[in-house]
Amino acid sequence: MLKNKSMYAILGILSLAPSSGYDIKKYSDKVLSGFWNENFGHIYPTLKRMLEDGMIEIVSGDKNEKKVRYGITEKGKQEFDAWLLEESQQQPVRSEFMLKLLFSSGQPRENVIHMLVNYKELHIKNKENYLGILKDLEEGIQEISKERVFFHKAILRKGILSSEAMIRWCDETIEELQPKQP
Amino acid sequence: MLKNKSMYAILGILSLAPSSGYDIKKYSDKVLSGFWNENFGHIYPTLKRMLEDGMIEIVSGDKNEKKVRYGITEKGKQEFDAWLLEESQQQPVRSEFMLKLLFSSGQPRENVIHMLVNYKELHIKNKENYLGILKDLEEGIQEISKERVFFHKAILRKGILSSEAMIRWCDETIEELQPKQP
DNA sequence: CATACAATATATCAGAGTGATATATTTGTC
DNA sequence: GACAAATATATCACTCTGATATATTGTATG
Repeated sequence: MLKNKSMYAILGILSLAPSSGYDIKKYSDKVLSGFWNENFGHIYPTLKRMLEDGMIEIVSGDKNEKKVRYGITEKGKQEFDAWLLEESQQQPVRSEFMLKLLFSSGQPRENVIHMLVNYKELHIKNKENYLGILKDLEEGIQEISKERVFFHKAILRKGILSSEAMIRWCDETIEELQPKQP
Repeated sequence: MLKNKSMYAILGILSLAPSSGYDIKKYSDKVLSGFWNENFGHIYPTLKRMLEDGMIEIVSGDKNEKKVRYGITEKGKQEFDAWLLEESQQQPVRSEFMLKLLFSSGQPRENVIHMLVNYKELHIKNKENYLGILKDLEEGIQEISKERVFFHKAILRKGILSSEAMIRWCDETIEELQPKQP
């Protein structure tokens, strides 16, 4: 059996509500973004294979509904639950920014500072984004079950703490690079 | 031109010292680990292509040296420096742990707590690892130029701050999940 | 009402990256 | 001298990414 991680993301999303490939992409961009990403080039072939394997089935809500929506099957639910209990594997990391920084000892200081300022701004935006979603969650704008709100909030809190750590690190590092004003 | 990021990592490593494919892997596991990863399945084909493109050349330190070592060429240096000035692209993220957590609302609490305890331990180990390398750097055990030490330390500091944030988040989240003792 | 533009929806492909595996040599060490 | 561990190179199936093509539906604006 192939260990296609996209399959589990898709099963998770379909366990909430039957969706089209496009819906899956939207959910992944909106809710999972920050710790997971999916793209069409992977979603559609995976859906096709999952259908063949009996993990999902085509459901039609309305009679005259045209778009294809997929729902999770009993087999799919079992597969998903088994995965939830597995030990998570560490995903490989690749930060182009960090790689550049390590090899920047020959660069002019202002270039390096510029890099760090950009990076800081990125994390400020990320943090604001997380705070916005958190606010929506707390005001109950999203239609989401109460049990799930706790986990949503936990994930957002992780993003916020992480962004704050990065902003602090940027400040520290920029400070050290700045020529001292006497 | 293909945008193979491994090429830049390899160029960076070769700009420090001529190395074999195996040396590149070792350096990447030891120094870059935490923000970058390389594997043989990518290193060897990339080296082959870089040789064809004139980015690197075969150098022989000793006369009777058997293993093939590659050095960076002038063209390779130019390519590398141009890359350093480019805006860094964001790499896609995939955290299986976070994905599981989001969909864990139906799981028993103790399972979720167990997941978080494991995750916390992972980050404690990461932090200790970074602190160890930092100590070595400060004691000057590593043979590394003074200009480069600053960047090495900055990267380690980032890892440490990041780990600390994750440890704090695990503690917070476990605390909230723990049944209150009156 | 037309027309233009954005959002919805599905699909494919080249190429980047991963992880596992095979294999052979050299170097230490008991 | 035997055996294990480290060094070294290579290949392959599979996963994942990013770009692109294409057609339809919804909606806003003159």
